[in-house]
Amino acid sequence: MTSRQESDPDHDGTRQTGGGPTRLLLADDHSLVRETIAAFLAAGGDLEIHCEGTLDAAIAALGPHGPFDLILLDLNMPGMNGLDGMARMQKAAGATPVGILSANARPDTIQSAIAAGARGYLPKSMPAKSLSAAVRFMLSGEIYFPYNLLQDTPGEDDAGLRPREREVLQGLAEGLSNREIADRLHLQEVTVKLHVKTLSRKLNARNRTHAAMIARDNGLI
Amino acid sequence: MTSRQESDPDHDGTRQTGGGPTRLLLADDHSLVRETIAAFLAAGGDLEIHCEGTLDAAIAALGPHGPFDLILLDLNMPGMNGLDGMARMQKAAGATPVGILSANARPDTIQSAIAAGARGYLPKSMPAKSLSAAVRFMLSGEIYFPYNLLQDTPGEDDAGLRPREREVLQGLAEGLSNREIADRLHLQEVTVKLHVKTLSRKLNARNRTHAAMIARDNGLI
DNA sequence: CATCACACTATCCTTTCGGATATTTCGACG
DNA sequence: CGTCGAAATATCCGAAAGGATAGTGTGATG
Repeated sequence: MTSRQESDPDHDGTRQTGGGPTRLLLADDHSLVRETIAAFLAAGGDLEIHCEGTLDAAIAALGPHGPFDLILLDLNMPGMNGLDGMARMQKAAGATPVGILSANARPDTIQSAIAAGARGYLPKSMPAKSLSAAVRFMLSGEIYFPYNLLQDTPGEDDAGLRPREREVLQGLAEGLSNREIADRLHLQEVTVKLHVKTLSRKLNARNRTHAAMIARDNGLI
Repeated sequence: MTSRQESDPDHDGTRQTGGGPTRLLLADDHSLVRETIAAFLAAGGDLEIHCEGTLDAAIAALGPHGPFDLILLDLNMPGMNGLDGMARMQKAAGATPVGILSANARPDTIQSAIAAGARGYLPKSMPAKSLSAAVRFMLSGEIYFPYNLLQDTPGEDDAGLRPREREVLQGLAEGLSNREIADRLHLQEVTVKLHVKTLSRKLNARNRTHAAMIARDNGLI
């Protein structure tokens, strides 16, 4: 399930923070989720976890509560605009590795996150036991991501959309007009309209707004 | 918070299942979430928790793994169509109380759930400690819901939307046309257009699709 | 080489959206 | 009682969206 690339020849082990316990910063907007996850991770006894509910709060916590050995960010959280938020955190956190926690498990999302320098990608669909393992894996300097989800996932949630339709759908979900999507993809507006129509059919959507919502609900974007 | 009467003064008025431990059925589509929550609740030692990842699986688990003293359902889960899913579970579970677990904490959603016979409503924004208390509260026969969230919630995630605008937004998010929204709310189409315009302004949305996505991202629907 | 699937383009036409502006009703407030 | 704001309604207009139908280019497949 796991896979790695390598990283940090630095030192095999975990921390950059002196000799204290290994420290985690966990940010998720649902306190029930972040606190139970924190409790679960802390149950091992070797981790100390600081929680925040927004990206800004997490960044602000770097100073007073830092330094940390690993930072985990929820991808759908106030302040995060997708991976932009991670970039902000990385800039603020310096060398401290940043991992992504997300309900979304689409292959290209995972790949984008890793490509953008994430230390790992933890889908919320993973078993809790794997979480412990993954966190320790990341702390050891490795990059963690769910290999099985990365491969293809051609079946279920694909909805039979072709690549171009996905790109158009992405624009739809951002609230762009056909004209704007066309410009972005270097297409004619009519072509975009065609894609919107076919893609809406495939998703059983009654119009572009519905299509965007369905895509959102199914993690297609 | 209201109360409800139930027989068996057995212990603290908790269980209907013979003499064993108190048993919970927890259904949430994110295994990381459900397992950590289960671990958190089970840490007290007095609860036995069975987890499932979909509504259908949860209903199917009633026979083989039941009976249960309390059932908790995630509101955003495959199989649940809002409160319809809860109704299905209630029919299948008979007298066993059913509570709702949800990322959404809108007052009217909470009220609808309670009105539909939920034993409680647990927003994922609640502290983990409150969760334990709330679960035990519900097990004792009381109906739990977050009183502070029920009152008004005039502040943060409100975005200054008026009730009517919220209703229109709801329709937007379902992909309805202005015409259809108007029919549903017994308004003229022009009025709906007005609301769409003002609501889009308040959300900084560039059009209806964008507004729907923003609303979705901010849990306004 | 014929065929097919896919992506793209083109026209034409109708419906819906989006925006501006003005008027009316109604309840709340001082 | 007058004032105010929310809510609803009424026209008007241009800009998008939605739908249908037809045609082009290209790469894969048999």
